Amino acid sequence: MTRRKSRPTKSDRTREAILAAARTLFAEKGYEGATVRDIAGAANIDPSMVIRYFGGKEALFAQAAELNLRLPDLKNVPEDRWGEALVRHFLAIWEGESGINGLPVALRSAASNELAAERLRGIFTDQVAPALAKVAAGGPSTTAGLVSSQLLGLAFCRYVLKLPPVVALSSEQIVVEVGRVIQGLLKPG
Amino acid sequence: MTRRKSRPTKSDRTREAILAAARTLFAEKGYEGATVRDIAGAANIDPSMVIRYFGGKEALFAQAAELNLRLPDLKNVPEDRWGEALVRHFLAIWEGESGINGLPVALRSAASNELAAERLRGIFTDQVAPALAKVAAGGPSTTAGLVSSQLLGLAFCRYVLKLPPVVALSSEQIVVEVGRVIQGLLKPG
DNA sequence: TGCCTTTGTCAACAGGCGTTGGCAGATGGG
DNA sequence: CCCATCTGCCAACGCCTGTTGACAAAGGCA
Repeated sequence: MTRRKSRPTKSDRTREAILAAARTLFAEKGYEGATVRDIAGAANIDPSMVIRYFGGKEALFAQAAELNLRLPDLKNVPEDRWGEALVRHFLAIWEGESGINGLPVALRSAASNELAAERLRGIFTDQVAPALAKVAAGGPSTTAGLVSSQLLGLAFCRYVLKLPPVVALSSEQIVVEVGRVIQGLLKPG
Repeated sequence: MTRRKSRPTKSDRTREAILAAARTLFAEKGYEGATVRDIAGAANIDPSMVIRYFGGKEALFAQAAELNLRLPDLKNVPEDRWGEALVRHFLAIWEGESGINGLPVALRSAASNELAAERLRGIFTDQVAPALAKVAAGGPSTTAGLVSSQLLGLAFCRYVLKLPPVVALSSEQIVVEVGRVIQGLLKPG
């Protein structure tokens, strides 16, 4: 049926172009706001190809919203820098310096699209909670929930809502201020 | 033109029914997800009436998303309870115990709808920032931004995303945990 | 050369959207 | 009672959506 070569075929390249355009537009305008025609246009392709390559808009979104946070193992980080390390990691993701681009996609649509919400909850359950369970005092999932609430709130205000004073903050300020808060949640007292 | 009576006319009652249905559905499914036909159905009315009463979907949404947070004057609150007071106030809003129902409407759509986002930014500028400016140390709007990020993150995870461990928290736990964080932002050290 | 798979375009579909205008009862003041 | 206004339903509009199937050039293998 399909050719099984190792070299990238033409098909692979347009497939990647569609996926890149989808990620950009989904992150910008959300699931319902980004139409198949928009995405196809941004990828210089016919809308029907989007369906042929991915099976449908939902499947395309699911693939565009896939992500591995690659959270650092906090056991390799000094105890008093856990908050700082987490904030730095998430900032790098949001500033696009990590190659992890599914998080903006998922967060933008999570409020109005159940598929995106489920994806975000899955990321919490499968990635955030386990990573924090190893180091958190108290109810581990409770702590993980509060930490996520803090980090998502920051991302929402800075990158989605674009609240001016939060946008104006420097990365270093955020690392210090929010890092301190998260440090307090992980190691109270 | 219009009758100027003090007693509620029939028109007033259906107008209120439409508005109530709109608030519920907008808060549940977001701006694009809640259709005029849905809202009309929930209000037992014809879709065309929604347009006649409010001029259009956008205007209806603008009205449904109106809100006055009625933030407490922190000068009447002991300094060491500012965080607690703020968290209690916001929790009451989100639990529907305050009669302020525009915040869920605005937050649900803010990520995918510019009108809702602008509304939320306006609430920050006109209501949150001024209320905190009177008491915050350091850059007042910076502090207000970080506090909002915390409160919106909590609301997002608990009421919009419905992250299980955050939903499971009791009101009292939230008041204690998040109250402490916000207290720390308002009065560092 | 001839052929079959791939890569892509085009036109069209069915369905849902917000919105409009016309018409039918109800209502209430003169 | 009569007429004007109000309240509401109905059918339809133009538009945009995701998706489909038919058909045309391109490209490698025999």
